Amino acid sequence: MTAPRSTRSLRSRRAEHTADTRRALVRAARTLFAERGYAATGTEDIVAAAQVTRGALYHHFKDKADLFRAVMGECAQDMAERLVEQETARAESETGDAWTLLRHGFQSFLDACNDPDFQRIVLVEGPAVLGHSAWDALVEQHGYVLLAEELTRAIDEGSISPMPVAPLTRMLAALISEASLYIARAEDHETARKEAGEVLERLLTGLSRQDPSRTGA
Amino acid sequence: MTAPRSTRSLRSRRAEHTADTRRALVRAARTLFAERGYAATGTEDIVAAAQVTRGALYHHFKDKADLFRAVMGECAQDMAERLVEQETARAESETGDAWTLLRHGFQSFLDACNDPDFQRIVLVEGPAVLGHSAWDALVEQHGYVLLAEELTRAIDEGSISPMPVAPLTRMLAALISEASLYIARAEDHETARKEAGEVLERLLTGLSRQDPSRTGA
DNA sequence: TCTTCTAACATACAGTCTGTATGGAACAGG
DNA sequence: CCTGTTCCATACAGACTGTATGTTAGAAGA
Repeated sequence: MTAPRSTRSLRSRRAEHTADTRRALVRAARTLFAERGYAATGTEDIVAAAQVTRGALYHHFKDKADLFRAVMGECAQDMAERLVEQETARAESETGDAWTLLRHGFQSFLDACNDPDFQRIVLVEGPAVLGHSAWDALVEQHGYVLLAEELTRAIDEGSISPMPVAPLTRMLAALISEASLYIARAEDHETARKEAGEVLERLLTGLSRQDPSRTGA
Repeated sequence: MTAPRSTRSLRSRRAEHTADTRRALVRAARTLFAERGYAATGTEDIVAAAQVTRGALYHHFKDKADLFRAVMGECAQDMAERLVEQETARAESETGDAWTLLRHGFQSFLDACNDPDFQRIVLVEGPAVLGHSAWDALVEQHGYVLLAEELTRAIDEGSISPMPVAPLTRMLAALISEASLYIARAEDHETARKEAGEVLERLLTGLSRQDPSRTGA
């Protein structure tokens, strides 16, 4: 993996170049997959955008689906980093009980999902292209772990009632994903965001242990 | 549409035959799409299973995606009919307050979604193959209307708190869809069903107006 | 430095698939 | 009986994917 031992700079030059072409392929594919979809994007389009030839593509990736897997992994990674970043920022700045923090966390999770690349590649094309097992493995790795441990902690802290974390994780992720798609596809994003947030808020109160009834407007 | 006017029986014979081939195509495509997926199913495979040639396929359908649309429409139709059937049966047999009926309705909705054809074709492949606008149109037509009016009625009756029905419909549908996928993909379907049902139950209590706290176990 | 070997591509090719165009057969209508 | 249309089969053209082959540049050893 990180095994370049001898002739540091020279090898680095070469390795850097190959890494560049690989990145160029992933970047080009990501753009095209996001705007045209997987099936409608030819490998020729991708390599043209990356300014290489198809030979480079099939040297770095097993096949087209393998390239897609790399692209989706990158999208999921970006999303995960964004979420972690948001969460740490919120944990520092905001004050309040655990339950409120959790609710706010879900709301900003919803905002983070409002990303065209993520929606199209991860949520829409991903399951169909990779199949559920490969898709689930990727999402498990990048996204579910964060959400799952967050939920486990919330249960341990008593913010939400004890319940099976595995289905809860999937179902909440699906809930927020669908909400983000609803917002993105709506004509009026503003009101759609507000309405979806309201529904999300209501549904989340069902998880609450102490059931804080109506908290705010 | 229903315009056969003259020479009833003869025309009927011919029309019946053409309708047969069309049905054969849809049935074959449905089976193959469900088990292999859209991209992995060639038109040759479909017409072979239907015992016709590709000419018949492209006579009845504009292209492969058009055939898929018909298949998905049939799946959605079946699901809708099953739901209506279940609901009427439940409305007659079961007794209880509106809130309990609604909750039981969602649970049997969850069971109804446990169908391989429906899951693969409508939930997984549909969005990627048809695109969100065409997919949404189909689901709107067959499924959302039922759920939406059910929810509207529940709000009017006071079973659940007032909230925007459009996002609520989508989000609940996504919730239950994901739950059904989770159950289907689990090794132990029994416990997965129980756990998902429990989580669903909890989330739904957030919608309740009078907030019946802990109702059951 | 010279040789050699291999990674990193480019190019050419074969197979497959989709959609269309053409042809024909059966049936309805005048 | 004749004509037109529906319904479908066959043949063909284009596109696309994956692979096999060729080529070059850099790394490694002597």
